Amino acid sequence: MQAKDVILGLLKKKDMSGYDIKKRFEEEFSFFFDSSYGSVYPTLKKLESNQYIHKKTLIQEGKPNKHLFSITKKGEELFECYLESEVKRDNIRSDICMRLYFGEFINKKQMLTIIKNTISQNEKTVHQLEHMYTLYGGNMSDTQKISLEIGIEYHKSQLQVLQDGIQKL
Amino acid sequence: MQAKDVILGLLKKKDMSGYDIKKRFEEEFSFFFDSSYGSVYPTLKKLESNQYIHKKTLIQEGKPNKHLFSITKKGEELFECYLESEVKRDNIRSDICMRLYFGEFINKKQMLTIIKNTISQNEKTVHQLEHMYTLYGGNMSDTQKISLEIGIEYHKSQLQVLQDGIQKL
DNA sequence: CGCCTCATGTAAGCAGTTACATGATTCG
DNA sequence: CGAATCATGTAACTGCTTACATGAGGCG
Repeated sequence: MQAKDVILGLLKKKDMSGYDIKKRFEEEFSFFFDSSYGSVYPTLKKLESNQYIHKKTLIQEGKPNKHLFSITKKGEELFECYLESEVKRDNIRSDICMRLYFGEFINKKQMLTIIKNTISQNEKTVHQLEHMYTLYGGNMSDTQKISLEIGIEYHKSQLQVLQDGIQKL
Repeated sequence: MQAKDVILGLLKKKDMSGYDIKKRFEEEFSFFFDSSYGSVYPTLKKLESNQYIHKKTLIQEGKPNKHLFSITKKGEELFECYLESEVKRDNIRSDICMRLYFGEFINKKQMLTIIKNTISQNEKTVHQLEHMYTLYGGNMSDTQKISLEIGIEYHKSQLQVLQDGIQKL
């Protein structure tokens, strides 16, 4: 699962620009995927030069022009390959867990600050994701809802553990 | 937070070999970090050539020799820099969420198989982590326990969402 | 007047993966 | 007798990040 797979999937649903795609990553995908512009645009370029996607320019008034990409038959086949590949297990890199693991090397006051910051960050994220659920939940498929719920419950569970944990320190 | 930070932290606690470190990644760190041999050994080499760590060879009988690494003063300073850096938010790449998000492109039977496999994988992981908790919990610091709990609760929450979700499909 | 949003991209660099290569010992 | 564990490493590649570069329009 890498940028090209996600991009192909998105383009299979709807024509999009690089900017649109990146925005999508920050919203619905924020929990399970992220990528920078420096990844999105070169990936699009590469996919286009191999005829997996097709570019057309949309002239807009009052706004800069947009490069709208659409998936080709060849691109759909490539996406199909991804879908048939084995499901990889979640890949997580958690800096907060790292700080907790090496907690003995940080003084208690700093540790409390770190945890409290993480708690409030988590609260924000939970609210954001729940907001998305109420806004778009109606238009989402059952499985899409499940993926969003996984994100919500992940942050909620981390929040809970941190709140309980801070009491015992 | 990258391989070199984790390795320095581990060596600050105890002298270790590349093999030991990789094993540790597969156990206690499995939830929040992973890295292959192809990353561990080159990282050690680089750290050593810059005098952040020091190598000594341990001759073993019946087993291959070991390269035991210990952290230097310079290395401790570098680790200190990491500890003073701002805490980055969790970075997650979840292939299962991706499959769920693009569920409309997979047939229902396949989707059920994918979910069921993920459920049993999650169950295994939860058992493993809980086993670790009972085994090593006594020797772990409060914050180390919290990091392990975050891992356990993450997998438990994902398990729960998938089990609930599968009923509704 | 300055910041935010919209919009597209490049260049340099690096961190990390995959695959390969080797070899002794122990256990079932 | 084969598989697993212990143990170390390299080479080629690649995906991604960071930082840079540009510029128009809207909003307060």
